Amino acid sequence: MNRPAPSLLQPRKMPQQARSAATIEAIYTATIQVLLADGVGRLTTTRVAERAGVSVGTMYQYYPHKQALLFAVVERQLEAIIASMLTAAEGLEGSDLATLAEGLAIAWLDAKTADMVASRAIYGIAAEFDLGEVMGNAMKQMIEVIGRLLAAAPDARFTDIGSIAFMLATLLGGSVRVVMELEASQEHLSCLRRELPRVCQAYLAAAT
Amino acid sequence: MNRPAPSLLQPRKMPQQARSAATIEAIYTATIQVLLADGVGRLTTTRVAERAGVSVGTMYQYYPHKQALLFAVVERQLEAIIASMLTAAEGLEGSDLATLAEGLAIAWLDAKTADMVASRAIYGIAAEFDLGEVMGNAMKQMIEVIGRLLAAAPDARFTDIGSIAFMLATLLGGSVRVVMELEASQEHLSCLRRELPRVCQAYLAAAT
DNA sequence: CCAATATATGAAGGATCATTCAGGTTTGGA
DNA sequence: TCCAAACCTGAATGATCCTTCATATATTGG
Repeated sequence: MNRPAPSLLQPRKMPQQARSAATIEAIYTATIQVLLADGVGRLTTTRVAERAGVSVGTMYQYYPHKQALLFAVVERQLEAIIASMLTAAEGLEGSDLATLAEGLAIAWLDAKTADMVASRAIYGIAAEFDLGEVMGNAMKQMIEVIGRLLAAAPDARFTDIGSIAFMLATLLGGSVRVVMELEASQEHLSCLRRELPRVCQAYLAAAT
Repeated sequence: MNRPAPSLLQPRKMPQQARSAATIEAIYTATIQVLLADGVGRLTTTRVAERAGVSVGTMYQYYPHKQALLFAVVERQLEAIIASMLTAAEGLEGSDLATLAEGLAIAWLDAKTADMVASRAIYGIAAEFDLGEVMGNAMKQMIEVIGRLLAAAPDARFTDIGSIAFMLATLLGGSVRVVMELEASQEHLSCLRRELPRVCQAYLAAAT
């Protein structure tokens, strides 16, 4: 990671033929596989290329440097998660607090576990390189969505919606992260799935 | 990080004179500083040594390799946190659920923010190298402590104490982590400090 | 079928780093 | 005072790794 000039995190060129699209896809998959098998610290451009079945040079045709590759992977995953949360939010608009709490928790768990492999991989990248901003953005979007839902709930009478939305987002994000990172055992996950909605419900019900 | 033979994570030799103790301390401090300033990815043995005001060779007198250094830092921090949680638990033994919930949340926040600098640094290490086990252990201890407290609460009537203790530990660990990692703004921290106890109280009150 | 364009290759360059070791300096006790 | 043990130094070593580029192959429109 020879400290390249910053920025320029976008793919270097857009694929125009079918095979290059396939190559990009292969690189994406390989990146995640390597990430999970070896961790960020041992993710090398060569290893990814090898696993993807292409040469290193090919990778550099699409990504100006390693960071860009990792960044792209993260971005793609975050977008997927946010998108699915937005759809879930649509279906929850106007629901009462209890429904909202459960709906949000379940939607979040579903979104995260849908591609748990990628999600776990991303947690690894976040530390390694400056993802604070990207993750912070995602968080901010989440808070906004939750805030809107809360405001639209018929039985809501909060003095400080912002704090509550922030707290909900934090709870969701944090708990899932801890469980997925430590040991994504089926047992723990199902416990989360059972208890997390109750936590949210209890919190919303108790919050003035 | 040339993949050294595993294990041997303990300091290579014990200090016998005063100056070596000072050296070790300097190395510890320097490690955390570098961790925060540059991130795990850019933490090099030379950089740490330089910042500590010693030579690289000196570092290797006490730690067989870089991993050992990082491991020691993590271990020290985790021990401090667990210790302060144990003391807090002593004072909470036999309390009712509401007191328990608040006490645990506050104790956790205090322990984490007491040396926030180190805590944040450690989150960075965790991903980079195989800390799943160490962190998992700490988590297990937390769950046990919480479980004991819950069992001793006079107004507790839970069917599954294990799940609830697990959930509480997850909530505490996750939420603090998210806030500290994303942006440890004073505003967010004080929001956490205000809301996290309420979350725990509400959850415990609602759980059967 | 033939350019022109897109895509792929992988050896080599150049940097960075973890780790060692041969030889210094300091300390504490006899 | 003197020496053995403790402690420190930092250039050198050997790996690893990111990135480039000259060259080769594939695709497509004309």
